[in-house]
Amino acid sequence: MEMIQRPKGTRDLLPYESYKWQFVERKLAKVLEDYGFKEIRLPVFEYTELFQRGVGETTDVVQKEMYTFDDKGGRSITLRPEGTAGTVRAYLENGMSSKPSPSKVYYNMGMYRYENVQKGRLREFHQIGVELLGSQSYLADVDTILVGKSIFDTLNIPNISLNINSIGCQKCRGEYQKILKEFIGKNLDKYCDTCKTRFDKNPLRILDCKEKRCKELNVGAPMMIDYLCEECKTHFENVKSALTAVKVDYTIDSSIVRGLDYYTKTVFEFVDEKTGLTVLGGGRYDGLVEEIGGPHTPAVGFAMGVERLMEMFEETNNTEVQEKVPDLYIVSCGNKENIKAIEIAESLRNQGVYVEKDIMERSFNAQLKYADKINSKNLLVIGENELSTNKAKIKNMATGEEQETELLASSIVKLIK
RNA sequence: GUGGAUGUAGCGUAGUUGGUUAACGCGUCAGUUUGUGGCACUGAAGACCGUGGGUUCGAGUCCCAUCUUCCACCCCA
Repeated sequence: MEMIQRPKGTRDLLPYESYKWQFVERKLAKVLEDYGFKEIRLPVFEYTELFQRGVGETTDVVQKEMYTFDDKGGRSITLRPEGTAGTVRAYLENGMSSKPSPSKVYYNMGMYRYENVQKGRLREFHQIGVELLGSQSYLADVDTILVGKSIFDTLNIPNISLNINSIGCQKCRGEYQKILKEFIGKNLDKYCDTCKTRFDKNPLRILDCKEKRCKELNVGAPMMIDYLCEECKTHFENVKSALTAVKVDYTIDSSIVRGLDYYTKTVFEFVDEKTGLTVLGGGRYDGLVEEIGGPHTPAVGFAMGVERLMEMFEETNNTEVQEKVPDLYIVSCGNKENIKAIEIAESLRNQGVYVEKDIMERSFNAQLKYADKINSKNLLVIGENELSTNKAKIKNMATGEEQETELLASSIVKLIK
């Protein structure tokens, strides 16, 4: 029989690594909850239209990266490629706007994108994200950025830089695009082919082109930042001065455009300086809720790639994280002894002790070796003698010390806790 | 989607210009060891050499296709 492999771009998270994820997830949940975000869990699939309208018809994500199929009822279904559209849909559908504003939620979910696979780039990947709905204030932007910063601080992940930009609102961006197109249009024939196609689709991206030619042509191009309307300009100034005031380093990177159409005003990225990969990206999206059919609701959020985060986390060699090892291994051979072992193990487990025992019917020696291999902290042998005297010894496997005990769960607990 | 590289037991590797039963280390299992682990020694299991074709008397070695993984472009988290 031929082996069936996992689909391209997926990965298995094995028992020998999942504990690290759990550690990070717990730490982050604590941070997010301290900032007042509560977890939301959403369906893996949504109607395709949600993403077409939410993420944007012209984006790469929607145009070529979605897992879309018709279900048996003929409805077009898409596996979520990101979390914001679904969050907004749930916010509207469940009347969350009638709760006190702002609404603050976070999620930790798998995302699906039909992309070419590379390191740090999977077809099923995980994002932890936050969404803050209902505030139009720059304070919400600042808070959101601070959440992102806290995440890296909490996990002691170094060499992360924060880049921010403002891409304006629907109004000023439209006017800026006209001006930009005028500038580029003069030399359009000299640009590379991809830039030529970007011209109509998303002219902002031309500024981000890596081709030498295009870079040279872009010198002196009008920048969005210089064409912000009064409101956007003030908003961005407020964000910047607040960040400076609370001593958060940032650089303004006018090339941050973001791949999803819904962003407005502030956009930001936390970049791993080593790999140059964006590990956390987000921004304000004041038009999205309306786009999905709700009332005008300003909002900010970000999403973070968990796989990318874990990669960096593991490089920090965090000694705090350790796989769980048994508190006690019970050795037993023979029927009566095995039954006694079950009784004691059950009783200890009910008291919160991690107990392992033989379920392979191995020899006495094989059990000892196994107890050692799984790094059990303590060892208890139940044999004929112990059964008849109802007394046993607990051995600390690290030190070799032995302590007498009654063969009772209540006395054993005291010795190994 | 485009271009380039990769693929041998669970993991890491060896495999000479194509030549019999594909080798080693780690790991796994068992034994030496019916009463106390780590060390050592002995043994065993585990590979249709990514998959499918082709060339050849003969292919892990050569050719083609395909898939996977990785790198670059693109884009992103």
